[in-house]
Amino acid sequence: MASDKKIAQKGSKPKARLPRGFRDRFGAEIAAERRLVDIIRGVYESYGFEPLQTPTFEYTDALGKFLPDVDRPNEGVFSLRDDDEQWLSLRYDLTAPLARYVAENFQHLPKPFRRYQTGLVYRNEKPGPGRFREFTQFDADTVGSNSPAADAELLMMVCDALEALGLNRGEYIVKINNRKLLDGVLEAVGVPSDDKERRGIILRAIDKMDRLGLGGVRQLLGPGRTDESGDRTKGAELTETQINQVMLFVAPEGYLPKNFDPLLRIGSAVGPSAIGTLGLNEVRGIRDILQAAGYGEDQVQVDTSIIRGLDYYTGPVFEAQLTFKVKNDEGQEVVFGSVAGGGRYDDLVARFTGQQVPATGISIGVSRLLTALQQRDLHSETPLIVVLSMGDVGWSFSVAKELREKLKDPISGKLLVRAEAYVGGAKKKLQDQLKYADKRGAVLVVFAGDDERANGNVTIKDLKRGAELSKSVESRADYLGARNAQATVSRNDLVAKIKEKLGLR
RNA sequence: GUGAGUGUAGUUCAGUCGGUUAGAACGCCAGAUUGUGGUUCUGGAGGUCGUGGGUUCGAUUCCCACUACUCACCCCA
Repeated sequence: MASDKKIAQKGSKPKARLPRGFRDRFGAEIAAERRLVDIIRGVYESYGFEPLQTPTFEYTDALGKFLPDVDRPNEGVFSLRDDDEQWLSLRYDLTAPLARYVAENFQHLPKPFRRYQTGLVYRNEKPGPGRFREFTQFDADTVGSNSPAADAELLMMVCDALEALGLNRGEYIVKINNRKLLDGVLEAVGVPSDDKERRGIILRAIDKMDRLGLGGVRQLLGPGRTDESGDRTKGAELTETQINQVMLFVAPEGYLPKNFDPLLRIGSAVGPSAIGTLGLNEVRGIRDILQAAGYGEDQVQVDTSIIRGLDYYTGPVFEAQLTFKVKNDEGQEVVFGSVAGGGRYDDLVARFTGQQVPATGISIGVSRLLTALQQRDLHSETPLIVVLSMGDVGWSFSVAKELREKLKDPISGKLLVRAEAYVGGAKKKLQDQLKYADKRGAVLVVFAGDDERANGNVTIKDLKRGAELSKSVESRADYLGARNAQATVSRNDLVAKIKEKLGLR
């Protein structure tokens, strides 16, 4: 058929395209993420956490039990069949592989076992703006301790890491809550804790507080909610009195007088419930340790509206939020929200061993955090210098080599600049070389031409300053005459002059 | 998964009440400038109007399906 032929011809050349929900990363973005990861790693290692790497694939059944929706067990993960017919899946987080690792190596590991891990994880979900099917997480977990000390330590580490990244006090806040408190409230309200379905609905409803507001949450707790597209979300069918009690517990900001100790308020909402009291004690335990260790309310706060959707959390839950405004792609200011989350999951390892092992962890969303930090210029790229050649290319390489060798931090030995010689031989007009340097984002350019070489000189041009100066230039004549952002210096003074220009010691 | 909206140049968007060669801005390339990016001026390249089908003498325009994206909702380990 003619149409088939057309399709076949069309299909003979594959279209260069990216699978949806995935992205390419390049250059400065990679450098920035690497730097961020290095800083977090430094903090975590300083606490004595050990690195762990696990493969990106796991047997599906090792992950599968965590799938919350039993009706769609393979939804959300990328899976494939191995040649021995067994199902493999790409990891969707770093917690499930940890549970598998601990279960497999249980007797060899020190307890508590404290490890950190960073890497790519995969989710086979509908991608959206800022949501991808492949992204980086940075986790720290402690397995084998039920002490609030383990939870408190993770929170301290996250605070330290955020501050090591350059955030000031007040620019972030780590919030803590406890699932047992909510269980206590539900018990006090008269919803039995084994009513898993209703409990789930209530959890998810409270989690939507920031988006739907008080009214929306109340609807979801009661009869349910119909959105503007006519889609109906089932509610928890609580009575008005029950809803009021739950809302009192959740108590969004502004509901109660400021400076009212949240623990007192929570205590009254939980009432005499045993599980609620347990939760209260856990929260208090974590808070006391943090305070004694010098972490204050300006860093970690109790907030009962923090829920986190995951079903597997059994007690404390954590969430780190940024408090400053961040601009989105359209330049509008938005509150960025959560950059890290976690909690205690005491039942995870038991799936493999049958033996209950307490565990707690926190995960930093590296990509999200990076997006936010980039706007604050917390990532300064290592300056790039391009050496241009007019004549002997070999000489320009010797200049670039000298820059690489001599512009190093005297203590750490880290490179202070990146220096490259121009290698685009076919187009060697100076104009092209400068355009290239400009496009590369070079800070400085060094002219290593025959004229300079003959006189034992070299010319340094400041591209950034040149661009500034050109803004005030009106006529073409002025523009052509403007050569004031550059200077010819003796080759012997090259390194010293560049240090001076870049403000290096 | 549900509902709505949008797909026109590399990008952001005009436009066609169905009619010959589909436009702008920015970006890109070249020249003015044989040792100067960034300013300015001149010129140029670049589009199966998302894909497939239908209606029609004729479809980028109207209709249907598909697909991608955006928004809201469900879900999000």
